[in-house]
Amino acid sequence: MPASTKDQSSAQVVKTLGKIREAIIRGELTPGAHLKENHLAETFRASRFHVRESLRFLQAEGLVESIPYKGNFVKAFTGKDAEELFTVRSALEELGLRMMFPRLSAKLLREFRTTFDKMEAAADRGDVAASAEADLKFHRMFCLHADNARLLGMWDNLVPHVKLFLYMEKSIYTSDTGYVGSHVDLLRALEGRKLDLAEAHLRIHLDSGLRHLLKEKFNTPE
Amino acid sequence: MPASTKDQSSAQVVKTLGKIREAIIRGELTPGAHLKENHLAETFRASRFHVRESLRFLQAEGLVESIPYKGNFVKAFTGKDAEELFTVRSALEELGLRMMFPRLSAKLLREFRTTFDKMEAAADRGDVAASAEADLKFHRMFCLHADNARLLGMWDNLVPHVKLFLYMEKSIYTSDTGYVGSHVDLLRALEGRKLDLAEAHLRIHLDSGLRHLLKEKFNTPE
DNA sequence: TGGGAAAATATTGTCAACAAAAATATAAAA
DNA sequence: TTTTATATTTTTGTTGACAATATTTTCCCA
Repeated sequence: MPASTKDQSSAQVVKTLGKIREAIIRGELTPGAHLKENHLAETFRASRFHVRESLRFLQAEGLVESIPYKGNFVKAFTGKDAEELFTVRSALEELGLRMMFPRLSAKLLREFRTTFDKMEAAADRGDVAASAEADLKFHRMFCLHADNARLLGMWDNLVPHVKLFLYMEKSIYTSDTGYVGSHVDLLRALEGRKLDLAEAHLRIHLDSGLRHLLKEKFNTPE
Repeated sequence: MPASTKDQSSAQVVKTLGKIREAIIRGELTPGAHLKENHLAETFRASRFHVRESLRFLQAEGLVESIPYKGNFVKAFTGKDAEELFTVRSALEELGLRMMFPRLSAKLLREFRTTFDKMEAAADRGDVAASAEADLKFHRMFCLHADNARLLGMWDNLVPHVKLFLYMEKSIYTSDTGYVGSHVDLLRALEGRKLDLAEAHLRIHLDSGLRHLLKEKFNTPE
């Protein structure tokens, strides 16, 4: 189940699924951990039935790996995984940006600006969760206004994975990596209606985020 | 479950899931149809349990829509859906092409050529299934050799949807739409190691497929 | 003491019965 | 006849028991 269309399963499964997913993203369920159905059931106050159904969705989502008769395991991600994720994410957002561009209104530009302001303010006061939330809202807007439901759906499917990496390395918003600031270049290109420039800044921006992550968390040189 | 990683669930579910998916792609289970669990179970000689699990995966895959206490329904796709699908597919394959390009060996070029020959031969003798198979293999090679597992996985997830549209409008391989032939331009650009040209041909090629589909199946003008 | 078979335990897979909700059929009333 | 309320049937949701497989422990023997 795409994380975006949550109302497609019974309320109980939606609740349980959300709890387990969040625990994985927050790192409370550590990579490689064996997710025992009975244990999850009592931890999250759900029946084994609902836990199993949730695990199927997490498996489809790619957060959990399932081996028949062995169990479900929290997927462990590598630096290569982060690179791959950011590469396809960048491609999707660039597509979104190009498709959104013709209908980039003044109202929409204001929304980009206020969302960025929120992120910056949250970063300044060290609120990582709020920073990440505003950051993702900012980037989601490209796909949201591209008039392509499938693109938006695919982008939404990446969100849990992106969050997982963001939570792994929170300093991206606080340390002076230029990540937060590089939104400004992008923003100015949008306001100046310069598509190619905006696309270039978007690519550079996402790449800077990836570089920081690789350096701090995976000790990858270069 | 991604259609690519079939060995992640019990054998019984894999079998049942495959059968139901194929029935949807072939159009035997018509768009909008109410998929009753008991009925599916006896049709495909499986238990209701396995049917339900299969339906969860089909739901995650986007081939089935699920409404609590109402049931599971074969998703009905519109011309807009086809456009959206081909747009993101094109973006993914262009990314694959760019990433594959540096490691485009003579051996790989031969494989492209022989795969195209197979498709052409199948099209000439009117074998739609074999044409589609070779066609998809050809396009998959971009993502397969891009050294990006996530890209490949996402592309594979689109395959059932692409097939669904290809099966809806089989004349794409037989009628003289230039679809089959336009692989040649792409192939020549690859052999000439011209990345930008290859990318342009790929985009035009996929667009011609989409146009044919829209015209023949959805009666969309322009 | 170490290694390996065998028993015991833990964990996932499967089923069949039942509960809850929705859809359909029936019947009464306007 | 049409509408509405009620009963019946159908369909999905949920549970607990049991089966199949995997893991751990025990125990015997070289």
